[in-house]
Amino acid sequence: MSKNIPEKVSNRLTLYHSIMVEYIEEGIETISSPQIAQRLGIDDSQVRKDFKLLNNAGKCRVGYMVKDLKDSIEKTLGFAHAKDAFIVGSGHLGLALAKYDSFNSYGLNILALFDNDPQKVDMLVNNKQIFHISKLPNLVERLGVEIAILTVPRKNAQQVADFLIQSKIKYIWNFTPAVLKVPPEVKVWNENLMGSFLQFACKDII
Amino acid sequence: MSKNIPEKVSNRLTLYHSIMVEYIEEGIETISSPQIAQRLGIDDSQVRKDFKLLNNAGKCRVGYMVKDLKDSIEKTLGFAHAKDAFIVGSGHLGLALAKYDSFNSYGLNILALFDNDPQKVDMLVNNKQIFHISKLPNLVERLGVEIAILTVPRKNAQQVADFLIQSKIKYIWNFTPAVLKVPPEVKVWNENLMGSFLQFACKDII
DNA sequence: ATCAAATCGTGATTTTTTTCTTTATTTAGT
DNA sequence: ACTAAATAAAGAAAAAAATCACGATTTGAT
Repeated sequence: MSKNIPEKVSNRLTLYHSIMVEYIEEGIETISSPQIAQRLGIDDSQVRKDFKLLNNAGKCRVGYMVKDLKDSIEKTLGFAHAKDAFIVGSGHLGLALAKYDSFNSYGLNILALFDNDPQKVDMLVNNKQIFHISKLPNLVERLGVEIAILTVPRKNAQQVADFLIQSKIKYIWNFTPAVLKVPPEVKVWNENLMGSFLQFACKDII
Repeated sequence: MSKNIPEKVSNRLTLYHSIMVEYIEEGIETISSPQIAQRLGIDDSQVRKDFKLLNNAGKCRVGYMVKDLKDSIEKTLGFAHAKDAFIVGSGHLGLALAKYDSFNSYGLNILALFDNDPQKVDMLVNNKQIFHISKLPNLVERLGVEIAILTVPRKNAQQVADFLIQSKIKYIWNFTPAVLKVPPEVKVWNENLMGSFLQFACKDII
């Protein structure tokens, strides 16, 4: 599977998926590319090109089967093989992500949270326990977790990242504004909130 | 200003900016394109191309002045003209964003939060007050706010968005997984967490 | 049965983005 | 001074992404 879907495409696929979920809730069975395109403000041939990647044929004058599209998107994006992850940093952002149930349906399984604040330790968030950060290396090993979602304050980001790397974490989804220094075998994904906002802001708001 | 910086570029510019902030904290005055490129795992000529957009000349064998780069990035991305915004939805994500001080230094000024839970109303978060959602139309008008950051639960997203649009909000930064239906004059920016994660996940984790 | 409109599918074109290559410049070492 | 290495600058080439354009098909209306 996962034959190198470009970033932009997988981004759009999740948006399409959201629309499919909504159509299913409303009991609508078919959807056309212009409908989707208009909703997202993109070109309709773009939508059809994306759908071709899914091997999902549409029908002229009718459109695509909503249910089939939803299934193909899930299959293509690998929602099936769930990946386990830890949230590191149990501030508001960490808690928000722990409660974000969409993760689960998109194949990301949050097993636990971590923090260095003794007051937070042992709390339950959305049925997930908060552990003291010192327990992390052991749990990484026992549970075979490779992904950490980093939501600590900026000033602790590098230090905590170093600790994660020592603990054999292989993928860091970085929600902090720090640009982490990591060895080449560790992959970082910067969730760059301001970058995407600024694009939005610069384009229209002068 | 803001002569149509492409999304990818403004994304990279904020990452560069983060690195500049770090270098300044460490008292380092110059930085070279290969240094930055290695840190971000991209091509060094890419970095130079981006810097050319900033009209910021480097010096061979030395690199660029960190301070100058930081200033040009801020100027180009318009950190100077701060934009006011409301956070709509005071759950964990809303609170996390309200506490995210980086917004301020990036030119986004959160004026207040809103919620429909009477228990939350009048609380202060990072010196910003939480108002009942019913107060929003009036405050939009009085303060001339055009941007709303939407952090309500998915099932309320469209309904709240409709209310925002009625209230003359012009830009919605959508953190919910719903794909909003809006009239053409209202701009939506979907902060699609799963889309970016899946890209990260699909690429390397099989 | 015929026609018009909607829609898919797809190849061509254009635009955008990234990478490659070469040349010129600067610094440090000999 | 000369040489070597690092680096910027800039143009060329390649790759990727988006848009356009048009033929084919299906449906519903007349």
